[in-house]
Amino acid sequence: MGQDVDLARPSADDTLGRLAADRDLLGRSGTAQRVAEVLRDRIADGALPPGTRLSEQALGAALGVSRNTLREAFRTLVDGRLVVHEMNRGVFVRMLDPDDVTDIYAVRRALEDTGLRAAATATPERLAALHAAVTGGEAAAGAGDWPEVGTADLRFHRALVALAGSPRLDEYMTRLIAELRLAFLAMPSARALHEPFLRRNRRIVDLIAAGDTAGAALVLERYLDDACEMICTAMRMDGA
Amino acid sequence: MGQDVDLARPSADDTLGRLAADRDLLGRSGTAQRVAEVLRDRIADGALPPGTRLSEQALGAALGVSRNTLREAFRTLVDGRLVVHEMNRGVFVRMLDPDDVTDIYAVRRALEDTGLRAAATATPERLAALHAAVTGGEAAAGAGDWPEVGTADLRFHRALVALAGSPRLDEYMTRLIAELRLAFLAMPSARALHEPFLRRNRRIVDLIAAGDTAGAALVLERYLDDACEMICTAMRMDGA
DNA sequence: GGCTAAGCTATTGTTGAACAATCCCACAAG
DNA sequence: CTTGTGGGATTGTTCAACAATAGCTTAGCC
Repeated sequence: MGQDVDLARPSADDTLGRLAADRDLLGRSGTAQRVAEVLRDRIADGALPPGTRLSEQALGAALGVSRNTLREAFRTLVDGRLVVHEMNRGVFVRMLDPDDVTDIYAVRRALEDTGLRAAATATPERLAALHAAVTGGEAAAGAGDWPEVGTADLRFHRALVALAGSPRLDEYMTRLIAELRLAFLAMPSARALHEPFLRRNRRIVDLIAAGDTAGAALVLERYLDDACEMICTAMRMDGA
Repeated sequence: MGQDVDLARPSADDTLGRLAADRDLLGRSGTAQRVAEVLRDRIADGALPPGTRLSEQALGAALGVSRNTLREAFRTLVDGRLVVHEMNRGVFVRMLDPDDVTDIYAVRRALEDTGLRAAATATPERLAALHAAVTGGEAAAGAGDWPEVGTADLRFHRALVALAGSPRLDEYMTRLIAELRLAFLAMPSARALHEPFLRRNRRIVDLIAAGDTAGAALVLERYLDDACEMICTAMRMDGA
C-alpha cells in the first residue's frame, strides 16, 4: 500500500512543509491556554456578561483547574482587553463605554483602509474570501439567521483587512473584534445591528471588483461611522 | 504650611484628576506585572539576547519570586511577542526572521500613515511632541550619544502615530516597537542604524508644518522601506 | 438619624512543595 | 548510521498555606 519514500530526503512535493503547518493545531499550549479560550467564548456569547466578577474559587471549581492555572489564563484575557484586573479585588468582564467603542472604530478605520488600499494587489484567494463572506451573510439573512449574519459581517471585515497580507494586522483585527463583541452585547437585537449593513458590504465588494477603491473607501467610512454611532447611542440608552 | 482645602469639594485646579492619572503608576498589579516589566527591559537592552532560554528555576531564584508568579509574567511576555512558549520545553527570547521584520514595517506603515493623515487636525501639544523628538534626536547626535538617538527616533515615530489621538493605536505602536527592538539587537552599531534617518525625520516634520502631508507620506514610506531593508540584510548576514 | 471607627470574613496575592509528564542527552545495540 | 533505552533535568499542574487587602457588619458617637 504505502510507497517507499524517504521523508528525510528533499522531495518535489513538500509533504513535510505542509505537516509543519499543522504543528500548532496539535501542540496546544496546555490547560491554561484552553481555559482562556473557553472563557473567551463564554464572554463573547454573553454567558459571562460585562461586569461579572470572575471568582477564582468558583471558576476553578467549575472548570476543574487550580487557582494558579486560572490566574495564568486571566493574564491572557487581560492582555486581550476582555477582562480587567483590579488589584486585590479580582478580575471582571470588561465594560466598554462609548469612548472605547469610538476608539475601536477609529482603529478599524485605519486597519480596513489599509486592507482596501491593498485590494489592487491582493491575491485571488483573499478576494474570493471577501466575496464569500458577503454572499454568506446574504444567505444567512435570507434564512433569518441573524447571529450568523453578524459573524459573516465580521468575517467580511476581517477578510478586508486580510487583503493587506499582514499576519500581525490580521491578528490585531481578530483581537479588536473580540473586544467589540463586548459592545455588541449591549445591543437589543442582532438583526437591528447587522441588517442595515448587508447592502453596504455588497456595495463595497462590487466597487472593489470594479477597481474603484476610492469609492469603496467612502462607503466603508460611512459604514463605520454609522455603526459606531448606532452602538454608542444604544449604550447610552442602556446606561442611562 | 499646608493650605486648608477640602479635597472632596470640586475645585478650580483639578488636583484630584491629575493624581488619578498617576494611580496606575503606584497601584501596579503586583509582583507578576513588575517581573514582566523587568524582563521586558532586560530583553530590550540585550541582556537576554534572542534565543536565550528563560529557565523558571534560575530566573525565579535570581528575581526572588516563585515559579507560579514567574509563569504569570511569562504569559504577558508571550502576548507581547517578546518570548515564545514551547510546550514542555520552556520559554525563549524571541528570534525574529526577516519576514517578521518586513511584517512589522508593514504595520508601521499603516499606523504611521494613519497618524500622518490626522496631522492637519492634531492638537498643538501632539505636534509639539513630534518636533521635540526630532530636535532631541539631533541634539543626541551632536553629543555622539547614539543609543539616545535611537530612542529619540522611536519616540518620534510613536509621536507620529499619536497624532491620530487613539489610545489603542498608541498602545499597539508601543508593543510593535518593543518587538522591533529584538531586531535592532542584530545590528552591529546603533549609529549605523539610526544616523541615516535623522535628516528624514527632520524633513517629515518640516513637510507636516508646511501642510504638505502627501510629501511627508512619501518621505516616510522611503524611510520605512530603507530601514526595513537595512535590518533585513543585516539579519541575513548575521544568520548566514 | 446619620456618620465614623473598629472588627470580622471572604477573597486575592504569593509562596513552597509535591508529583506526573515530557524532553534532552548519552549510550548501547542492531 | 540509524534505532531503542535509560537517566536526569525541566516543565505542567495541583494543593495547601499564609499575609494582605477589600468590603461588610456592628458598635459607638454626635
